[in-house]
Amino acid sequence: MGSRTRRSAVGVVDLAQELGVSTATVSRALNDSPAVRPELADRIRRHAETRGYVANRLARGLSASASRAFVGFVIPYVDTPAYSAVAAQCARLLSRDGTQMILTITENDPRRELQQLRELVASRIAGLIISPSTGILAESRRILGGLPVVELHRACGIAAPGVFSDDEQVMTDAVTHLAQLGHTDIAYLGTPRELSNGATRWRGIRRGMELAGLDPDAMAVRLVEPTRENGRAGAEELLARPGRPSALLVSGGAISVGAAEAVRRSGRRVPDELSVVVYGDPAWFALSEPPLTTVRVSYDELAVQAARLLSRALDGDVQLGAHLVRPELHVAGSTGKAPR
Amino acid sequence: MGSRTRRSAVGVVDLAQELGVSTATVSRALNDSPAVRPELADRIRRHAETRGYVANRLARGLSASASRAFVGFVIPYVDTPAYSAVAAQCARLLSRDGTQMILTITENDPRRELQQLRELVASRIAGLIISPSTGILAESRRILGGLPVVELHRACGIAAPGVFSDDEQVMTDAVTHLAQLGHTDIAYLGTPRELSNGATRWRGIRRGMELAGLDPDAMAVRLVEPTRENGRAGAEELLARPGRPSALLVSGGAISVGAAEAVRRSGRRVPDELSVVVYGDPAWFALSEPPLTTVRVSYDELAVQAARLLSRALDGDVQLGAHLVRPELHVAGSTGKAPR
DNA sequence: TTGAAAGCGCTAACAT
DNA sequence: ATGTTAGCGCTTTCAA
Repeated sequence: MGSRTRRSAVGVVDLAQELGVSTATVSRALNDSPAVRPELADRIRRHAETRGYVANRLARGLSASASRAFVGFVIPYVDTPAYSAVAAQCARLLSRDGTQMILTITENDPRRELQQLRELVASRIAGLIISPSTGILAESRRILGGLPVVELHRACGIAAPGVFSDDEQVMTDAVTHLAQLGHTDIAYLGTPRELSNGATRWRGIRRGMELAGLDPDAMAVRLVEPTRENGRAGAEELLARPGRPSALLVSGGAISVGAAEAVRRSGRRVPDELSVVVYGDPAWFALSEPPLTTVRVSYDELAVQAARLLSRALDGDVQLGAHLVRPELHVAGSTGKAPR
Repeated sequence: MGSRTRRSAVGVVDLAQELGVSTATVSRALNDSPAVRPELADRIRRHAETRGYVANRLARGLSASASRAFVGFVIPYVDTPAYSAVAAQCARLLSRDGTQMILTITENDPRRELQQLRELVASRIAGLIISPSTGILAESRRILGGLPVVELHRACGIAAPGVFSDDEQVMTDAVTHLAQLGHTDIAYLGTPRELSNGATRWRGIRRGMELAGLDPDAMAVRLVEPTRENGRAGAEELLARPGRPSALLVSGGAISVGAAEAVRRSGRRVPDELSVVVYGDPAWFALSEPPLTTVRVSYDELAVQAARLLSRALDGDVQLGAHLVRPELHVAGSTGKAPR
């Protein structure tokens, strides 16, 4: 038999009775309403503290016109720190405002995503942070239009603030770096252009190629949904191409892990036979030998900014734009002179 | 650009009116109560579907004696997949039952943990999955005693089911492996014995040493809170010891990443000068060279079992014990013959 | 400045 | 089998 009796919890009624005031006054005091005499308010708050009072969030959320009890965090994948670690970090940050974070996973499935969004609305979330699925539905967009939203990593064309990695410039830098080492056959493995970040990265790549006097349209390119398995398969295919690229440039965290595995399996010597640039979480690549040339982005910073933007959006601030977190090209031993 | 009014959401009252039945009947039909004529129930459910009805979870939770609307997930750290990836995976699994997961981070701080637990109770969670903080407070234990709980990774002595990595045997295996390679000066870097997993691992290590005819008490040992930074510092210290151990055995995911970094910095050649066994997520170590001998545990499996146990605990099943997920010693190139 | 009372949307007794 | 109604614990008019 399950344990019952959550009845022991003290509520506003108890506090009101014990202090000989009304529940309304208690509620006001607890919510820092200026309408209550400071001295009284203090006494109420102290008493609440003593009795270990914690407001029932459901009741509060149900009753209040606007409650900050819950926010949602909607991400496509579970196995990528770019999502899960940022989510956890946001949960930590948001809890400081007494806000609880509901985490949901779409598996990048638009229908599941819609379902999750509906259920989040049903939980009266104050707002949410989302990495939209690749083929987000119109109805989902409509729902997102109705509440404070912050986009993360991916944009889906709604008028909402967002936090993104500023990948265009760094991708250009990466190509430039490779070109300066004499590489002309550069292969690119990245995310689809339908994803906003895929489009951004691709722009950066193209510009880099053009700046280096290389033809972007002649590149060996493979764009895949960002999973480790796709990274592995994609890299294998690129490396097996007739042209035998001398450099492999990868964008996307999970993709990079898969790609690095494929590179190792291929037996190509890095950087003598193949130069490699990966993307993502430094922790993943901390142990590789040679150390990998990496596009690094701070997940911490992404989380901090996402939490901050959401917080401001909840405050009703509608003047918020996109916040770009600047990634950095960390040059290490996996990129070297092009073999001749 | 729909500026949505939250008011427009359809509720049981609307449905009831539209169908000319009472709200009670609607509620019953929607909750699959057998007390409603099947034909009517069907009609109600179809109509609800048509109108895009989604029950307000707050109202439901507030009203119902027991609601499965929310569960909690309480973890100490954000930057360890052993926690954050498992959390995300659980969110995915639990959503199949229509349960939303509230994620909270304790930072391994017992007071914060208590605060989070209180707030989760205030959200009327149906139950929770927790990795208890190192010095969990008595009051927290009391709260945990009052609802369905599943422990993850760490146990804190409450009568609750749990999901753990079965580390004792695999640690013994790891020591045996090293001993067979001729290592006698084995250093161990792991989690504190106050943590249940720290104690388990340490038992495995000792047994391994004894089986190999080595003195466990003579080992160089360093036990630290599981963070990457601690892993780095701990490994540095162990490697600098007078004895100059010929093998380093590490337990704990984040610790292992730090330790591997320290090993590289130390310049010791692996495995010629130093054999290394790390612990954790294969993805982290996928890129290291030489490939690392690793104790691997499946986070997916941990998540699946945790979700399953919680689900059964919510069903009132109290006969649940601990579920052990078997890690596996994956021998690779970072362990070799002891230098003489 | 405080109190009384009306909900928030739903479920669960209690009636019928 | 269905309807009526009383809450769940809080916030928030509306009065005083």
